[in-house]
Amino acid sequence: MEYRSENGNIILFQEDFNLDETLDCGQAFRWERAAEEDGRCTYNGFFLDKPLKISEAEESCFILYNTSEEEFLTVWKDYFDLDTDYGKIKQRLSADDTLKKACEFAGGIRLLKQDSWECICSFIISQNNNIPRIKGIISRLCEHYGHFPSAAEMASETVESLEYLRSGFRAKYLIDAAVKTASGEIDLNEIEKMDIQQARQKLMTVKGIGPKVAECVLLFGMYRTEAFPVDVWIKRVMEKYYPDGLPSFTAGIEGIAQQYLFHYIRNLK
DNA sequence: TTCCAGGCGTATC
DNA sequence: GATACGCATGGA
Repeated sequence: MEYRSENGNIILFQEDFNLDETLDCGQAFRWERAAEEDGRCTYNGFFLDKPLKISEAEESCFILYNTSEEEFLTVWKDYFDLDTDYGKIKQRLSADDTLKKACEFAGGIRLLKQDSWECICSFIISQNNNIPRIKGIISRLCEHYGHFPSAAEMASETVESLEYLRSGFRAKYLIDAAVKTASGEIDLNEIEKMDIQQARQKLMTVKGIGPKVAECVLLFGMYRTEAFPVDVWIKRVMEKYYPDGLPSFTAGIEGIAQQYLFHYIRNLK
C-alpha cells in the first residue's frame, strides 16, 4: 500500500483490490455504484456514520474523495484491511485447483472490517432474502434515522413501528437483537474476545441468529477469518468440490476462502 | 403464475 | 439430532 494526500483527497495505490468485487459481493449492503465519471468505477457508501466516495482511477489506483490523511489512517485503512497482503493469501489458497480458479476469477476481493452491530442487523435481514431487497431494507432503515441506528435506538421500536421497512418476519428478530444488545445481555465487545465456539453460541441466543448469521457476524463484523458461513451457494460448492470439507491449508482463513468461492460459484456459467 | 432468495424457529419423531 | 414446514416480500 502506498498513498499520498492531494487536494483534500487520498490517492491510494493498492494491489489486489477491486471496488466491484469488494463492495458489491454481498458482504456489505450500504455501498452504491455511482454513474461512471470518465470511465471510472465509483462508489458511495458508509462505515458507521462516515460517508465515503471512492473511485478506481486506473489499475490498482484509487481516489478517496474529501478524505484527510488522519481519517484515512484511522478509519479507511483499517476498514479496507489494507495492512493485509491478499496476494500472499491468494498464493496460499491457490494450492487447490478450484480455489485457484476462484482467486483468479475475483482476485480483487478484500474482507471489509465492518461494525459488528450493523452486521447483526444486516445478516438478520439477509435470511431467506435476496441482495437487492436486503439493500432496500437497510437503506430505508438508515434513511429513517439519518444514520445507521444504534441498538439503543432500535430497542424502542415495535413490529408495527418497523412496518415501513417491509422486512417481513425479520422485524421481530431485529428488535430482539436490539433489546438484548442495548441491555448488555449481548456484549459485542465481549463476544469479540471469546473463543469462537462460545462466541457462536452466545450470538445464537438472539432470535433470528442461527449458524449462518452468527458466522457472518463473526467474519464480517469481528474479523474472525476462521469463520465460514455456509449459505445455499457455499453448500453447492462444498457438495460439488469439497465433500470431505475444505483442505487443511485454508486453516485460519476459511472465511477469506469463502469469499472467493462465493463470488466464483455465483458467477459460474 | 410459480419459484426463489447469503435461514431460522417450531413441531414432530 | 434429524427432518419438514411456514414465513413476508418482491424480483425474475
